[in-house]
Amino acid sequence: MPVRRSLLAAPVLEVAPKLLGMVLRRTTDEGTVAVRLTEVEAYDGPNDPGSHAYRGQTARNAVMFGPPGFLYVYFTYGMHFCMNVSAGPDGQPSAVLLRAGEVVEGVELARRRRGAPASAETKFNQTAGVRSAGLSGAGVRAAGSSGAGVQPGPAGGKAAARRNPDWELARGPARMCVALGIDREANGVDLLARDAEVQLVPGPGFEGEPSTGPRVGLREAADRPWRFWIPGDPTVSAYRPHVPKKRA
DNA sequence: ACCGTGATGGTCT
DNA sequence: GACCATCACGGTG
Repeated sequence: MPVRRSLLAAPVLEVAPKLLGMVLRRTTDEGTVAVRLTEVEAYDGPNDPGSHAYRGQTARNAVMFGPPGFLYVYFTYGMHFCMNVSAGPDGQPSAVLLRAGEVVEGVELARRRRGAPASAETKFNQTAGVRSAGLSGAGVRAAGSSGAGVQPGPAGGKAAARRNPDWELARGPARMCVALGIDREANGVDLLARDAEVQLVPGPGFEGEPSTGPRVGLREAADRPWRFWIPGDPTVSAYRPHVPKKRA
């Protein structure tokens, strides 16, 4: 059962901490992966220079301007996706960035999707001059699923698993998207629909009070403590201030 | 463990 | 043409 929409219609600073301990679940023909949310950030539209919606509605950020409970997925740094849950009443463009979580279902599928990033296999193929036609992602997937189900974890075995432990599968917004298989196609999905491919469900919650602090990597409004996380949870990502890029 | 940096393309000015 | 709600790697300690 998805959560009630009225729960997400509140002001985003109230909604964000309530998402901690809830579960985001995605089911496809590949299987199901579910993540218990451990770290989120609030983005408050017109009141928030750090929000994509601060300067008004565009094609990209349109989902934030709609009703609560929909998925806003955006593409950034030329290679990563991040996802938000729209919050607040219809017409108020606020959203909660989902920054990290603990994989609580479908760990094997999540491992396969996350693969073994640029480890021995990739390097070998590059140095050997093997033309890869999409081997970077698909090849890893195939390698993981081709066996008789005996081989666990990312391609590369124990060494790769050590560098890529399960608690890092969804530690960080782009990693969590990979673990769940979220990309631009999921933009605009209703997370509260009964038959939705991606669903937000209540989950186990957590004990105690959320920690708060400044949001990660923002240039604008870098001081607002609108990041919320479950204290002590190893899946919470590291804080990182904004770094200006070198100029040519 | 921590820090610096390259990769890579969509979006907005 | 600048900026990016990031990640993984390699170098250093």
